[in-house]
Amino acid sequence: MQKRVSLKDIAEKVGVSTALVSYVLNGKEKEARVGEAAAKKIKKVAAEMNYQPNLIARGLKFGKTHTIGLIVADISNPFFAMLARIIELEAQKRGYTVLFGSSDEQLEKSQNLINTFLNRQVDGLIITPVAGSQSQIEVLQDKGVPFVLMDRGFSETETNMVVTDNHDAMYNAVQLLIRNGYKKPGIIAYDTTLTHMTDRIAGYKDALKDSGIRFNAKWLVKVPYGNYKEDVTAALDRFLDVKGSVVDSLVFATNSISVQSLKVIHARGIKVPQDLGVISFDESDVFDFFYAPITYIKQNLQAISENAVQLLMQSIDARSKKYTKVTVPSIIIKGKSSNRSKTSGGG
Amino acid sequence: MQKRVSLKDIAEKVGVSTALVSYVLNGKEKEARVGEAAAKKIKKVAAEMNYQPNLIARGLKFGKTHTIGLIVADISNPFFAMLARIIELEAQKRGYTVLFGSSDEQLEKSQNLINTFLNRQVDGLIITPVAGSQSQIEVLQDKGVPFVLMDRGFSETETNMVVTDNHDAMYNAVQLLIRNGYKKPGIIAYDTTLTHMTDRIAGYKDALKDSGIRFNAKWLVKVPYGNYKEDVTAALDRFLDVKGSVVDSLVFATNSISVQSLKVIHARGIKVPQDLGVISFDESDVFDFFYAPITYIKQNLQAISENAVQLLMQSIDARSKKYTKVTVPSIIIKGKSSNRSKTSGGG
DNA sequence: TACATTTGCTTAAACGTATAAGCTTTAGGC
DNA sequence: GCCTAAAGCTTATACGTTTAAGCAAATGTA
Repeated sequence: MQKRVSLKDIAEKVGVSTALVSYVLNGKEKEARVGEAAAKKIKKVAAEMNYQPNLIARGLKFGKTHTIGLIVADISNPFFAMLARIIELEAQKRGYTVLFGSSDEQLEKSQNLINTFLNRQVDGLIITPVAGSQSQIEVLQDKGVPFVLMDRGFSETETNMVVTDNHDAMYNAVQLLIRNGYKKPGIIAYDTTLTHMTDRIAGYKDALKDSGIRFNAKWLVKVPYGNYKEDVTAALDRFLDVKGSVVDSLVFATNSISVQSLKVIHARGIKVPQDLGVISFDESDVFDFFYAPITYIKQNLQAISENAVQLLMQSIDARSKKYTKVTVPSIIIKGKSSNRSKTSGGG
Repeated sequence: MQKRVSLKDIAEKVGVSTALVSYVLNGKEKEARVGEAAAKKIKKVAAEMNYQPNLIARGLKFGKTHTIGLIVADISNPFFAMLARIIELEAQKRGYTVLFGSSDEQLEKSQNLINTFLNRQVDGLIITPVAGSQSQIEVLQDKGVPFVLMDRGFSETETNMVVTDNHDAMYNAVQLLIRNGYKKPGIIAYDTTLTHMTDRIAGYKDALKDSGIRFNAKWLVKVPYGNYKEDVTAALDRFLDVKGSVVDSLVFATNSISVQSLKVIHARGIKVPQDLGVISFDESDVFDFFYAPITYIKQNLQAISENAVQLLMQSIDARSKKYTKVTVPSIIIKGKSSNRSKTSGGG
């Protein structure tokens, strides 16, 4: 790699000190009382030599790198890919660059990424925490590292956090099923204590309660993330195998669960929405191809990303110990999978 | 943020100079003839204080940041998301961290990202170049910046490059259609001079030629990326509207074109593979839900990513002006969309 | 003329790290 | 006891940047 031109190179060429060059190129000519002639020449030479400041050196000097670390749980999930894209954009708008990593829902990778990013002196972190990473996050709090949790959090620990209103979203979805005549709505979720899941499950239960439907433990299946495809398949078979199914409708707590479930439903020839009502949390391209377009909860990715970056910037600037939780509303996109009666406009 | 502990902090606590601390923590005790007692104490204190080296300072010192910049064309495309994930993993294995950006197929964003990354002193770049970015890439060559183009390149400029064998892949796909009895295979591709497209189109044409089928200009549609959904829809309507369609089978040159096309085909009620044979370049989750599982060309993402990182590392280390082109083979996953006769095992 | 002020620049120090070179102190040889 | 060598440490310098402080010359004031 060609040697980059430094202040020193310019200084030598013009015949002044590096200090003068720095003053001029930072627009501090007046404060530093730089002569007009010198300023002009410095600017000219800098432009000719195509000077670009070394941000690493600046970072060292100021203890601020204008870099943020983004750790998503799984970049191959379009949900996180979209978030990553928007966050990178929002960060760039504010003069920040994104160091990127995918924890793949693994504790160890998460810790590695946090360490790496901190050693690289990121100014802050945006993290979708993985199950069991609470202690990792608490270390960050102790160190006073600015960070924002995104998409999910921990119920016991207060942190900066930007999440969808998961309870509300799920509550509305289940209520919709019930309004449309389903009496036994089930749910397939991940088995984790992270708030996005617990909130969704709570929303599910509250919707039942407020509709006067007594919750049946068989309606709720929690699958571990590690082996979810097999487990989701097994769960569905238990739900639906027998005549007189356990449930008459299902909400899938994430898009990955949805896609896997729909594959099984498709393969088993189960009729949606007649034999089974369906609503998904998050969307997927596949929904359009299901014979009954899938009703789904659409999170506001733009708002989540913007708020996460915004909050992180505040946290970086303010250095306060106050934590803010931002809850972003979502909407339900009504397909045909959640309504048996074709006449009703209820979705 | 709490002040991080530096060599100086350890030195003061132990009562030695920073130099000694540096020697010890870098395992240079022997070369530097550090006393046993001092070494032991330094190690102990460093551990106690949880010393982590400041990689920014190291970067400045060595002119090497162990950071690479990754610029993908569109992170919201699962194809690139998967690549990003693997590249991040491979880079990490080699002690590198990834600065990440999505150019969203925009020239200006691409240039911005390149500039930002260079100013941040990345050691090298992995880029999926966007249309028209040739001059941006040539500037990198002039500057001697190590980089690797991935997924696509420029036919006129020789660079480091890791791509699928696009010609071969498309050639085989079209030959498969022809072997399965299709006489008029069409193709929908993006309108660009980037090699991934030109190679695929060339492969398509060569497959026709070698099968004794005369290419018909109406069979090839190139849509601009900017407005592809509408244009793909329009193209399909032209292909299929009339009785006695222009084509009897189609190859889609990317997964985005595929998904959009399948939506239209689905909506129009066109029968695949009877009325229309279909093969896609790249895969998508949606393929499983199409009533006839889609035959597709599966690129070897792992190999592409590994080679890209590998080649970049070589380029960073070697500093030579030689350029290497790596071509990665792909395979065809045979679904039911490319074969009318259900008895044949030909896929 | 003498002094104060302004102008226009340079020097020095700092961020955290690495390392060549130099300086003491101790040990060894005679 | 003297010199050499080795051992064990420190000092100095550098990476590229920023900025306070300082210095010399020019200008202004009385």
